[in-house]
Amino acid sequence: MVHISCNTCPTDACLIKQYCSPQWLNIVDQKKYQTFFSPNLNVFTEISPVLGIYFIQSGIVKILLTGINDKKQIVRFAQKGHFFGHRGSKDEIYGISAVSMEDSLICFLENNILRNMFRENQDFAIGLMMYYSQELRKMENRLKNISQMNIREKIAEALVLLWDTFGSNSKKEINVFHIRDVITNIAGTNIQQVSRQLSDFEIEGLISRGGKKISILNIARLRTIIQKYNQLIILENRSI
Amino acid sequence: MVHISCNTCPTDACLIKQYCSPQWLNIVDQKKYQTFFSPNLNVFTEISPVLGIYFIQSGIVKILLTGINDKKQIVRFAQKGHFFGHRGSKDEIYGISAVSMEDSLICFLENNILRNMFRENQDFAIGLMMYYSQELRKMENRLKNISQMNIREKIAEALVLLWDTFGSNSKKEINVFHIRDVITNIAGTNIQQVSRQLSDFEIEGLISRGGKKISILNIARLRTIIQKYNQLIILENRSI
DNA sequence: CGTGCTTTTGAATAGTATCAAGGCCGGTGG
DNA sequence: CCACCGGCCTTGATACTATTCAAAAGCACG
Repeated sequence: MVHISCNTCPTDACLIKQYCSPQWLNIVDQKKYQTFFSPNLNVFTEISPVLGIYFIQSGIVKILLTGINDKKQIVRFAQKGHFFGHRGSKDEIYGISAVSMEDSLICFLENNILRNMFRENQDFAIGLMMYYSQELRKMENRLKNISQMNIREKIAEALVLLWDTFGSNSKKEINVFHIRDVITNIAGTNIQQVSRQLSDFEIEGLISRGGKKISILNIARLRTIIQKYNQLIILENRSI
Repeated sequence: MVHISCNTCPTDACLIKQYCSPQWLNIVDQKKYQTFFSPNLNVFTEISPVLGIYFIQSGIVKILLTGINDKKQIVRFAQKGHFFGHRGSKDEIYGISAVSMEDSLICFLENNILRNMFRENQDFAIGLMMYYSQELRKMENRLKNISQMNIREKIAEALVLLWDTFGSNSKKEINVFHIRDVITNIAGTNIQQVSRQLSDFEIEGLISRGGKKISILNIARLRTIIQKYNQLIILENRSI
């Protein structure tokens, strides 16, 4: 059984580490379930207790919803320090699931412990609130994008998202299993369109395809394709 | 200048009323900005302080993002007791705006007051966290729907959403200004398609069109059109 | 009863999905 | 070592769906 203690855990982005008292870190250590997932395992059906929150020590997890005819929609990737799976006080969810994309160490806490944590570590509750509020904002923007982009742009956005999630400085190749299916489920289209569009992007010199792998050659130009959809409005900082 | 005190405010759904101490209700009363909006006014550019949170005493507000060529995407409606406009600690937003749909009384609180409220009213922070987490879940589902539904289904969903937001028991007519544009911006299509689809729905006896107004004749059958996209999975309530 | 705006409808066009065939690649076993 | 097999990938042809353009009809207001 794996167990990385919160005290020695190197995942500084974790809100629990950031905002909870040392005593509470110890409590979390005792109460959390920590499970290792090799790639392509369903997180939600793997850890037994279901009423609580999941957070990631290391690795990457895709959060997806299943629609008609088993068609998947990937809504986001969660990684180091991110939270997912919290479903409020009700026992209901919309067919959501979480699947590991690489070797991942996932922590889980039950709701009743979480509730006490909130009370005694207010900054943690605030931090988590901010986290959800920011995720909500991102999701709203993504809703707009999925609704307004054409296929070319949706696939460009999928590639950028994959690059930002799985890319590394050292190599251009994106190391994701069945990457065309993943792109399909991010962009909300079918695999043939993905294939066609990748072909176009290769001709344009933005990517290259070696066997089943995809390498990003020009991330900057991919970003410009979708730039106009993601322009931030920077507000002046006025007080009162 | 309108001012409804939190103590006498009848909006019980408001998390502030629900979870904050009597002392804090008084502080909020003094510090909140409360503004009346007649229909079709932009809330975000009307209240002067911009770093904080908005919540609704009465009325309905549409939350929308503006895309290319000024194309709008309505992401949700906020009403009595709902929160919106919170943008975390950064001064950045993605072109989001809020527009009143009917006579609305909107309250606003600055971030620094909010922060202190969180610390001294933990249940409020927790409640707001739950609120955002649930909104996030809804938005993820809507992302899937927008991505996978065809036009007919998207427009049915828009009608159901409008009915649930603006409908009343007493009359079948949905009283929304420029309702075809609103449907267009919810469903993410164009007004001609909306017109065609409304025409079909009228032939099928689901709605009727009197002048520019739309009445819902058979909300149940409209719901069945989109039912398969919104099926809840009810989980067994297991402990540990 | 115009005038200007919104709505509806038709027709043409563009965009996307589906179907089907062939190609490529890695693995396996003769 | 090579032939074959199965799974994935690519591409073309076709069907379908959605968007755009344009014109006519309807409605509200003076």
